[in-house]
Formats: sequence, C-alpha cells, structure tokens
Amino acid sequence: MQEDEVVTDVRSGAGRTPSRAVEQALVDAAERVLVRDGLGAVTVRAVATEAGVAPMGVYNRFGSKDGLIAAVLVRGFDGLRAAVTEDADPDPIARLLASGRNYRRFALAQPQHYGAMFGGRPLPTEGADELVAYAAAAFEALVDHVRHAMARGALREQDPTETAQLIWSSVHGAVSLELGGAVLTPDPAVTYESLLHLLVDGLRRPPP
Amino acid sequence: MQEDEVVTDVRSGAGRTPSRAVEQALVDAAERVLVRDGLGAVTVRAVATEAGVAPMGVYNRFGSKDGLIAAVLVRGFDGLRAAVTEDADPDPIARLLASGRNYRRFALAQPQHYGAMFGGRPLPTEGADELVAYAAAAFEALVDHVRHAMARGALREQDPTETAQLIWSSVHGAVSLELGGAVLTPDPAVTYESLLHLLVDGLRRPPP
DNA sequence: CAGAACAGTAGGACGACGTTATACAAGAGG
DNA sequence: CCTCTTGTATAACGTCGTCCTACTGTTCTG
Repeated sequence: MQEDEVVTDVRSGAGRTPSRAVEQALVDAAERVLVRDGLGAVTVRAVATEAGVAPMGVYNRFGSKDGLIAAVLVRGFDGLRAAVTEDADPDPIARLLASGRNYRRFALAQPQHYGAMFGGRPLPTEGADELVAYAAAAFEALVDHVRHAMARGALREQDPTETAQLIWSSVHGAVSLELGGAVLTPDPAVTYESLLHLLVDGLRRPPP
Repeated sequence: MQEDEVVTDVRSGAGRTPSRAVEQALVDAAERVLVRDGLGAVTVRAVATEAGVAPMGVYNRFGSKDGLIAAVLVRGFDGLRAAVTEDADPDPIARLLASGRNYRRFALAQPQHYGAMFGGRPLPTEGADELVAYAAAAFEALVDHVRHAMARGALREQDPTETAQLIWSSVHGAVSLELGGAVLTPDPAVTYESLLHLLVDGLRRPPP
C-alpha cells in the first residue's frame, strides 16, 4: 500500500509472485458466491473457502473485504459498458434505443451485480479509484452515443453530459425499481419501451 | 404471531401493556441512530441503548431487527407520500412539477431514510405487508395527480398507472443517482428540473 | 553453494453483530 | 392468597470482519 513496487520484468507469467492466480481465483470465487447466494452471502470466509485459499488471502491481495468486492464490481461495470457499447447501429436513434435495451438486459441478467453496483450504499473505499474509472467509462459510452446522435442532427444540441445524465437517470430508475419488484404495470418490458421512446422523442431535434 | 389477538377495548391509553411506549421509544431511537450514523450503525444493541431498554425489547415488540427497521421505513414512506401530496396546486401540470420537486426535496432531506427505503436490498420480511401498503399509498398519490391531469386534459389519456410508473422511474433514478454521488452534471438541481420538464412535455396531450 | 532476508500463508484469536434460551419480576383470575 | 400469564433482563451461541503470531517457501548476497 506504500508505493508502487517496480517489478523489473514480468518473468513470463508465474515468476515472482505465484499468487496472481490466487487473486484471480478469489475474484472468481466472490463472483460465483455473489451470483449464487447474493451479496449478503459474500463473506470473507465463504469466498476463501470457495477459492480454496485461506481467508487471509483476501487481506493480502485486496486489503479488505470491500477491496475484493470492488474487484468484482469492476468486472460488473466493465460488463455494463460492454452491454451499452455493443450493437452500435449506424442510425443514432436506433443505437440509443439498443443501448437502453441492452442496459436493462444486463441488469436483469446480472441482478446481483447491478444491485451491488448501485444498491449497496457505501461504495468500497479500497480500490475506489479503479471502480470510479470503470463506472465513468460506462457512462462515457452513453455520452458517446449522445454525441454521435447530436452530430448527426438526431438529438437537440446541448451539453451531451446533461442529456446523457437525463437518460441514465431514467433508465437506472426503471431498472432499479424493476429489480426491486416495484414496477406496478402489467408488463415491465412494455413500460420500459415506453420510457425509452418518451426520452428519445423528448430529446429529438424539433422539426425545422 | 399466531393470529390477531382481539383487544376487547382500548383501556384509555396506558392499560394492558405499558410497553406501547417502549415500542415508540424504540422506533424513535432507531430513527435517530439511522439519521445520525447511517443504516449500518442501526444495530439492535445500539438502538436499545439509545432507547434505554434491553436489546430483547426489539424482539418482543418487532420480532427481529428487520421488523424494527420496517417500522422506521413505514414512517419514511408516509413522509414521502406527504411530500408528494402537499402543494396541491389546482393547475395539473404545476401540481405534477411540484410533486416531483418535493420528492427530490424529501430524498435530499432524509437521505438515510430514502436509501434504506429503496437501496437496502432485501426488504424486511417482518411487517412487509404494512410496509408495502404505505409504499403503495405514496405511489397512489402520484397516480392521483396523473389522473387529475388527464381528467383536465393536460396529459395524454392512457393508463394512469403506466404514466405514473414512467414518472416514478425517472424521478427515482435521478434522486437515487444524486444521493449516490453519481450525477456528473455541474448543477443537479438544474438537471433534475430538465428531467421534470422532459417528462411532462413528453406526456402532454399533443395539440389538436 | 550456503546462509540471510523477506513476501506470502496458515491458523487462531478478538470484538461486535443478530438471535435465542433461561431465569426472574409484576399484574390478572379464581 | 395463590397461580398463571406476560414481558423483561442477563447471558450465551454462532458468525461476521479483521488482526496478530508463527511458519514456509523463494530470492538475493557472499
């Protein structure tokens, strides 16, 4: 934790520290436990057992339980960014709609990840910088789509961050409520689709 | 827990059980601890100490820690309903906008409550019925505003629940992200105002 | 090639948590 | 007056996150 230890060379994989594999195994195990048993079941002992290492390994590698969870959430944010980025339809509006649908699909497919990413209150302090960077990258992907749409004249020109924030707020709220079982309409998918169209229609460039 | 014990009469307040006061004291204490130290600090022992009773009182009165927290959240949802209901401007659109602003004001004024109401994942099982009822009442207040606006011809006619769900999703998402420090625009209040207008404009009855 | 220095591991221990079991005090019914 | 129910208080159990101590294997120096 003091300062970066300069590793002179990489040693072709399993050289200096044979424990980079342990690091990977711990994150894998934590992710498995998270998906299988929920965030509450992600305990240091359970993850260490699942990974086949001693509980102390968590503290050697990640500093604390929060550091380990942060490593898992980094993967989550990266997956979210990938979901938002894929299906880059050339048509700007189609691309935005696809991003919104993929956002929801990701959240419903990885509800435990999504809940831990946005529901768990105090974001882990350990490894928070990396976490924020990955979260910002996911948001930036959305901003890029907005910029693309504005450049093509498909969305009203204004600060892209402002517009992206509006979209993210609405989309996150809808997904968050749906995961919490608080969507009271008969078909959440239909309501979500209405929301997406409400957003893009409202943000469209008004006809000349 | 078996079945409803029929209390023959009310006994003018402090009759049969002198512990209704203890119940009140525990909820008050839990609320104080929640506001002062956050949800994580709401432990059975801490609340009992704050209320000046033994930890067992929590289990006698509420069955579990979750039951106690549910009692606190009932107050929270009631406050949220009150916030959404107040300022019932006769103009439907003004009323909707005021509700949205009051919703955010409530969340920012009671961030710990709001976080526990929507952020804490497994909603407490104990007293869940009452909790759901109060949450539904808050949502129903919004549905009423939407119905009022539709009846006056200010909003496009469709299922009011559907429309209210759209509004709630967006508003909750914005507030939730703001409480989590994830609003990346310079002035969250301005962005929130944009969101409110985007919603009401998009839901307005199109000109004839 | 031998010994020193050291990062990483293993296991147990500490305090705090939610919860439960056991023993005790106080008011209602006969 | 005795009994029985009801609620309280104390102490304990198991698990959690975290830390301390002893130990092992590797890496560098001579």
